[in-house]
Amino acid sequence: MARPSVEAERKAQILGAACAVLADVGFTALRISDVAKRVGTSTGTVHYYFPTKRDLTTAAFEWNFERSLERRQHILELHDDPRTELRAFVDSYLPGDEVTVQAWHVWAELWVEALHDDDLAALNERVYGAWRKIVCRIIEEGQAAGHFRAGDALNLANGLIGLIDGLSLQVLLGSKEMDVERMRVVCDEWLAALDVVEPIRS
Amino acid sequence: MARPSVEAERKAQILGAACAVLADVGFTALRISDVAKRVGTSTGTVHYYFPTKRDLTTAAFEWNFERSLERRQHILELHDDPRTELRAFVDSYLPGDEVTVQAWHVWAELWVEALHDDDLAALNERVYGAWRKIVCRIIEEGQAAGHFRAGDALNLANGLIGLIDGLSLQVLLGSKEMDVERMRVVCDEWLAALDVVEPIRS
DNA sequence: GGGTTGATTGACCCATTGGTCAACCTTGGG
DNA sequence: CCCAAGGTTGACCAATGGGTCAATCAACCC
Repeated sequence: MARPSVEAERKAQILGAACAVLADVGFTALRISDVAKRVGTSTGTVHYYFPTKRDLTTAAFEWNFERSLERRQHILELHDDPRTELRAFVDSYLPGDEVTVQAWHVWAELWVEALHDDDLAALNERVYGAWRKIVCRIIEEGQAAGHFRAGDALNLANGLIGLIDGLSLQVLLGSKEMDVERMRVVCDEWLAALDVVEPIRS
Repeated sequence: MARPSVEAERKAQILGAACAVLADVGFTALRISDVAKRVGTSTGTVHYYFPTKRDLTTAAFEWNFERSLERRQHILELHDDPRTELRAFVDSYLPGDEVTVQAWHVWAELWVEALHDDDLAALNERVYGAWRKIVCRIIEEGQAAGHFRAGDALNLANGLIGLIDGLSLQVLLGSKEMDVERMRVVCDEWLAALDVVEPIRS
């Protein structure tokens, strides 16, 4: 080892740039040279760490997921009561601030690419499964504590996640009839319907 | 006029082929030559009717919408009671048969392209608005008839549509945890929750 | 300070593909 | 039967952009 490796750091820079470009112009229009320019390096360097465009984008999709989960870790570590936890978790996914919007754009690109690529579909299944599992766990805890009404927790989780995905898409598309505030209301109504009609105690 | 125009017919053939290719390989990988080959003609002919690739894909997205609505016209013309009508309408959107799956694929491509193209975003707003309006109208009729519980009909419609979109995506992606049958169950639960708790009469 | 190796560069190659175009075909009218 | 005009063809052009590579640099060790 001649010097300390800069590999991890450089890779992170490149992946961050790749996500930004993906969100800006989409998978179709992503150019290796754009990513390089954004990092302030050359296309050669990008290819040095990610031999092909597919290697780069696949790694970027994975990186987007890891960062996305990382940003929400603090919510999960609070160990609030399930109602608060679920609400905070859902809230963190509303495409309001720029970071969240960018992450959503990258997710959308992943979905559509995954429709025609088995490897990406497998990646989606894995990372989407993680998100589904977290929501499912919170719902189960809420049911056990008597806060949430009964029902198949997996179905409930899938419903909530589906709702969020679908609404986010329209928000991202700039629909006049579906903006972040409307989305918040619809999600809140869904969450309210999850609460037991009669609180069990006090 | 030397002969009767074949324009409408040929355009429809080309647009049908374009939708098939879009669904098969996606917007990114759509080639004019693939569309031409599927129709059994030359790239020159495709360009004769649709000067640029963008003209072709935009028209294909619109065509997909029109066909999609057309296929459901019979449901709307039955004038069933709102509960039955809404259920039939939702059911017709489950990505089960091949035709519906292809249409969903094209929708997904539209969404992601529209994220980076204002014209396509406007197209989406228009056609998505039509779909939203239909669902909203059915819900309002159901509320007026006392079948559905009270609540902002537009929000309810947006919630249902968002749910369907989000779930469909995961079904299309071949998720093991979300197939058509599970999707049907989740949608049915949503619809059941829309019914009034105590039927108003008999 | 020389050697080793990781890291970087950007010019270049070449496959791909959207779009053009001039020639040609086909149908129907006069 | 010939002409006009819509319709069709596919070779070709030009641009684009992924990936290669030989040269170079920079950090660290001996």
